[in-house]
Amino acid sequence: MPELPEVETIKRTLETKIPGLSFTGVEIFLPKIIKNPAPQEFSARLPGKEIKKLERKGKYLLIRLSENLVLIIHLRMTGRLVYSLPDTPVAPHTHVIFHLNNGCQLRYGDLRQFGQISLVPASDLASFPGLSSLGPDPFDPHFTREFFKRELKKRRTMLKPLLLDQSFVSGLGNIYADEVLYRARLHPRRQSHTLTPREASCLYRAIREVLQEAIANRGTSIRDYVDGNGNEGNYQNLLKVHDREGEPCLKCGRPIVRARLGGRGTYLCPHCQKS
DNA sequence: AAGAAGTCCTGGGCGC
DNA sequence: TGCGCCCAGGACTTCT
Repeated sequence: MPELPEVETIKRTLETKIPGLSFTGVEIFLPKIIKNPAPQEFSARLPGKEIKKLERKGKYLLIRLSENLVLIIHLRMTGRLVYSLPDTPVAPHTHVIFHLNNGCQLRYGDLRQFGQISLVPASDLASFPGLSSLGPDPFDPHFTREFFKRELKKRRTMLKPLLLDQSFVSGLGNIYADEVLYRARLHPRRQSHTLTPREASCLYRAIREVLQEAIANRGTSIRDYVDGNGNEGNYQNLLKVHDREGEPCLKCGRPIVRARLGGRGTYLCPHCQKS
């Protein structure tokens, strides 16, 4: 599941390969992946556009193009974006192939077909659904500890769903929300407005530390994730609670428990994470 | 109006 | 053995 660290890693790997290149064409095998404009217009508009730079906003990957256009890519759960040599066998579930003017390709694959790709004028970014309502990036200078504490008090909901709410803070998904709460020693069901200043600070620090470490380890490959070169990350070996049901807590030795919260599988240590 | 629930999708795992 | 049910989950839509 590409969350912030995975999208950041894809961005960094593609950054060394594709800026300066231009699109020569695009093959769309599954039209519904192209959200807007309509697939036909999408493939008509893209050729000739040069890749200027890559950006990440939350879990969105933005590819800035010439003529003030932006390619917006969201990988959702199983999306992959891999820079490939033309003679590499096409992986199963490849839905879109972007052809580049150096003969190489950018391939979009997505087993569950939830991901979406759009091509919009840069001036439309601010009103683009999802992007426009995005909360601050955890590494944005505006995302200060004081800001976080203020926002936390405004909400009345459980911590886990709150961390997953992209309009609250952008970039966390199911894996890192579990890891963050474990590091902060806070129970996922804890109500956000009941946190003491000390606990809120701890949560703030945990968000940045966990994401930082995950980026340093090139993301988490539990099922599908690979970076822009097709390589797996390493953070799945460093997870402390997620996907570790029944295994001993690294602090207290008691078994990690899997609960269901807000319709999502949630891993925690009930002993170390107090309600 | 904010929060909760339903929706999309497919391969793998499990139960009978 | 083999079929088929159900689950995973990000973010948008719909409901309360």
